[in-house]
Amino acid sequence: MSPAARKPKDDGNMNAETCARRVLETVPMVMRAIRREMRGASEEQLSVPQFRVLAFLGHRRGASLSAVSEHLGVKDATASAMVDRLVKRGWIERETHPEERRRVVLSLTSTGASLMDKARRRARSFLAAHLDGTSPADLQILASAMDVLRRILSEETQS
Amino acid sequence: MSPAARKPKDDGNMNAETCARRVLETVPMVMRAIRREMRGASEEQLSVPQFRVLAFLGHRRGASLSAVSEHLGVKDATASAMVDRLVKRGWIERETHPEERRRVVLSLTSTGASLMDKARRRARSFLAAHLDGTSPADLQILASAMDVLRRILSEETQS
DNA sequence: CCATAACAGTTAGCTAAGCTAAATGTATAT
DNA sequence: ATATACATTTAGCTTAGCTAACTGTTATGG
Repeated sequence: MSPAARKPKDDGNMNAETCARRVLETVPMVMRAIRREMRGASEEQLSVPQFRVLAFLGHRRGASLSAVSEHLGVKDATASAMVDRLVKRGWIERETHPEERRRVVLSLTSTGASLMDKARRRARSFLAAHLDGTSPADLQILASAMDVLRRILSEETQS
Repeated sequence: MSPAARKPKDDGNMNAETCARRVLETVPMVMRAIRREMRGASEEQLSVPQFRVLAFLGHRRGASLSAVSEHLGVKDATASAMVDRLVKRGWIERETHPEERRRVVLSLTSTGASLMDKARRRARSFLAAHLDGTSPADLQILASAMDVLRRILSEETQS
């Protein structure tokens, strides 16, 4: 049912250029699909970056603003604005660090945490639903590809 | 050098949920990296959606606005605004269709075409550069994964 | 033949995400 | 004590996305 994944036309002579082109075609498509899903999700709608902020704070409680900006790969000012919107919505709590008063300590409110939980479930099950018809071999390929991409990009960060 | 790609910890028991989570983590990262590259590219900077519009018109000359919005997966109003900005920059020409006066006929200007060409080269070689150190096997995995993703999402469109 | 419906785009008004540059306030170091 | 570095915020801008409402054009049905 999914031989396309294992026999993509030019099997054997895959090169970086061709591969790059495909990534460039595909990633924006996937991104928009995820975004649509997030938005249309439930009453409380969440953008992809917002989702990422909440997810980050979910397992790094008390993180600083710069930690958020670094994790998201955006400028501090951008992260500050995003956090601000999330605070206004009551999903994030922003306090000043007790010892370092220039720092900020961010954490999820309970509302934020439960929203996050719902959103995570939705997002995953959205993709998972589509991936359900996918063969284990293709799932493995997908997961591996994600690893490759992350590795490549983290190398970039260092250089 | 790249065994991580073929042995992602939970080799063997990969499932749709886990895979979905990884996609959800990775795709936004890649998207931001591409965006950064596009922006910082040259004098004339291009956003990812702008790139996609120009690329689309590059091989579908005379396309209508709704063709663009459909291809991008956005609302007509959004596409209209995007095209407008590109027209103002002199990269797209917008004329009314000779027979169907409600339609619009879009095409690249020569400036737009050459810009597109430059941008495409940059974008590809940016990714290609990172992919250069990647083993052929991993390239194949990546390409296959992109195929899987596109297939999954096009199924969604039909439903 | 005219009224109405369907279609293609545009406009207006909003939110969010991203940037840069500059400002603020706090800590550190000379 | 002053200068410098650091963490965050503010201000001002562009782009992208949405919805809802509008304009103008073509097609249709009575």
